[in-house]
Amino acid sequence: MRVLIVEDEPSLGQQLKNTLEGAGYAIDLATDGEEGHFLGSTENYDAIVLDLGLPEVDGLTVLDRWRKEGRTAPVLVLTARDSWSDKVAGLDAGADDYVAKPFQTEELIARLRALIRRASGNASSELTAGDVRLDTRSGKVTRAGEPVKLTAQEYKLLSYLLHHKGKVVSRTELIEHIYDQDFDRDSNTIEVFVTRIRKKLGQDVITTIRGLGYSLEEPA
Amino acid sequence: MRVLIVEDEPSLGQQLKNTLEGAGYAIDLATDGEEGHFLGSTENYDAIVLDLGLPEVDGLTVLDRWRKEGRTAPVLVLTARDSWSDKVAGLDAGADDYVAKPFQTEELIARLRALIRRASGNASSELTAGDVRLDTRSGKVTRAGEPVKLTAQEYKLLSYLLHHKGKVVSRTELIEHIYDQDFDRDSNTIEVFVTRIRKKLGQDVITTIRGLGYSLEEPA
DNA sequence: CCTCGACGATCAGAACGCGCATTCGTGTGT
DNA sequence: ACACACGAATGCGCGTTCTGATCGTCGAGG
Repeated sequence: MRVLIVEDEPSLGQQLKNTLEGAGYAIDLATDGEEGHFLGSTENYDAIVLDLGLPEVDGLTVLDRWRKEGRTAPVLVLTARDSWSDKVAGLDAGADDYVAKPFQTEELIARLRALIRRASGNASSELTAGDVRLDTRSGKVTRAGEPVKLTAQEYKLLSYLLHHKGKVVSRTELIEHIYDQDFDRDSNTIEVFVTRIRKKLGQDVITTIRGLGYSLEEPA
Repeated sequence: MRVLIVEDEPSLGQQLKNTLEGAGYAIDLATDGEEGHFLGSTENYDAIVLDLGLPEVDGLTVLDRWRKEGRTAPVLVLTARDSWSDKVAGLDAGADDYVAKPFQTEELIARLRALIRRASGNASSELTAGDVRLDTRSGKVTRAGEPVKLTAQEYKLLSYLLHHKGKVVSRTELIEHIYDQDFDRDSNTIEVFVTRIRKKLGQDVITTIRGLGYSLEEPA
């Protein structure tokens, strides 16, 4: 899952980036509204964390521009505590959630999870397909009840596919959402990880649609 | 927009009902977990407001049951202030948002709006013609409900025709849109793929207009 | 109405390129 | 120093796509 953070205060921004990367997200960090707006408009994020109190271009303005451009990525807004008129304004401008500063990082992570989950149309924190089960909260994967150890990348890949169960997901889409901005697109890492996941979870888990990408189906 | 409120305290429940009805929503009010669960399972709501602190059947339990039953309606949870571990538990149990009690009704309304907007934004773009159905988001094609496996080129061709349903599309137009840049125009690949699509989806799907091209019509 | 010409449909074999497996090198954490 | 995870490169197998030939069909004009 790829997340954009727009936060002007360097130390907080960096800390957020580290925390969320630890939670398994691919993070891009923008340090002002201009850069944030640009990245949010040009790249494809699964969620955006936006500080409203930005210098130069205000956070609300950035959000408004995105929505006018038709960008639908879920946005979580950071506000100063107790200014709930801001919160309402933010929600009406198209934010999907907010967290008041200062905040518990755990709460932020939980809200991000919920946001991404909802955006992909899932209601539960458990993602399943056949006898494969992935719990986004604990980060554990089981097959037919048996725990399976996945590496970080394998987990991210499987998670993204489960979040888009039934859809055909192209290789480029996978690369864009699993890695952050700069990454060599001409390599076959995705194929390699698909192979490794199949080895661990079974051949039939991931279906290949030749020329289009991969798909994770609920077996009949 | 139809909203269910599950709130055991009568005065608060009634007040919420009035406020939200004033905001233009159609409100059903349940006064305990049992009734709430029943209504949420049998009726179709655009959103649900759920108090976690219910007598008899706990709010989290109700939520959990709904999710297990596959109910995906967005749920906004009411919690006691400052017990954010509850909030996290609620979010992970499948809640889409929460509001801490006591709350400003305006904030509740704003959050409901955001929730409903987001939920309805997940509309999938489907292209259909007769009993043929193509979902551009999932990249899947069905005929009379039966999934049909198409190859990359077949899919592109069908997709283009569906996007221009009712219009006559020339061979050169198809070639220009399906292949990038220069492609040998003296080949009959288009015809080949039209044949293959017809084999998979039925003869009558694509109509030939002699001397002009092909057309995909909505059958009368 | 029949004939002929032109266009479209179909088929099978060939060429192509995608996706897979495997191995190897590098980096990172223990 | 060692183990492990990750990513890069390679060759192979097979499904997909393309080509060219042949067959079928439609329509206009005699």
